[in-house]
Amino acid sequence: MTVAPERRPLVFERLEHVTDALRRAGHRVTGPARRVIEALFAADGPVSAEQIAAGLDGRQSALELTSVYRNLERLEQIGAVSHVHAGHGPGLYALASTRDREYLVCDRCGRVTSVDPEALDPLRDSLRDAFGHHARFSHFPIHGLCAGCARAPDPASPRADRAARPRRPARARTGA
Amino acid sequence: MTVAPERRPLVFERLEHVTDALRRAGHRVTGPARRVIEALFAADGPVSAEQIAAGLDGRQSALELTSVYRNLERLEQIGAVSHVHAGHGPGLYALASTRDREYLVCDRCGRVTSVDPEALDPLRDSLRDAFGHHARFSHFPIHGLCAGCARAPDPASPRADRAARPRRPARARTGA
DNA sequence: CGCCTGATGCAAACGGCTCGCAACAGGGGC
DNA sequence: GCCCCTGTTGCGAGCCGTTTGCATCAGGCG
Repeated sequence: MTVAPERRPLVFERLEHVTDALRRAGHRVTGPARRVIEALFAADGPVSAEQIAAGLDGRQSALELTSVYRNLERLEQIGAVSHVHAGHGPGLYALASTRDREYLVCDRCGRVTSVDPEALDPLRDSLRDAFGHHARFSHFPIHGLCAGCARAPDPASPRADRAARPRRPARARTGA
Repeated sequence: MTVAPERRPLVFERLEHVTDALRRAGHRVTGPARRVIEALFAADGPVSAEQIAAGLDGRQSALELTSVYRNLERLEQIGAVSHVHAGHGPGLYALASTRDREYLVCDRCGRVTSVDPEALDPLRDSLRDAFGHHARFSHFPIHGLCAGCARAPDPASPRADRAARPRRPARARTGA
């Protein structure tokens, strides 16, 4: 199941744009900071802090987990990064795009489908009209069952919880 | 801000129905098990395992937290209980109703609004049509901003994360 | 009413994340 | 180009919510 790499208009298209923004915000561009940014550019979808710290499975050099979190937080503050909580697992981080993708998570198989936020606007509008609630599915996604799992009969364990907590966090798949 | 107690048609309307179901499923009805069930009947909304273990702020006798979790899991297995993850805090447990309430969470002020699942059916339908995804907002709610917070200007810290992690978990408020 | 087996209590571990603190190193100022 | 100030790092410890291991205890069937 290969997945088309998801390339949306990013807030910062190149590494130097991010480092410039960091400096403009009064931050320093250190080795670890740069490596976190590199990892995010190298990743083919949202990744966990641990994956970044581990150097994306050896593709990059390893870093301190603490430092990764601190850098991700800084990058998030300047709007270069955003993260999503896909179920119980760790938060997944990605370079921020001009309008962040939103996500559908299958509680059975753990699949994460990324969708164009515009596609959810009608839905958002009706929620706002009905409840005054301004919904955002980029940080906490929409859970439920994907088409395949909804079709399948009940599995042995109906506890969706477990399935949604894969050992290695699921990589987001580009969707509709 | 007092809240109308939320009483929906429960899967098991009385304590004995739950204990019967437990026995039918081959479980024993022990002291702690009974006290967890009592606490759920006594609670006026979804509560955390810790609140149950603490005896609902003294209204009940205290229990081992581990035991509370184990009982909640069993009760969930037999369909007597369900839980919701309202943001980063602990899971909140309640007696299962014939059709579980669904939730809207404000990422700024932490407010949890419970809504009638039927009110979200149109939304669910359009999601199913567009993505084949069968959405469920009873376990992982809809996040975003409540009417009040959406109206208010950006606060000092735009990090919604923090606000949504109140020290004491927010009690669900009965909504629309 | 006794025995078997499932439930409990307690302690320890776990995953995800945060914090404290001394040592280190960007990069503005000279 | 160098120095010093201050933000950042590395490492350890800690936190919160939850799970697990294990010896002991007690429901409830026979």
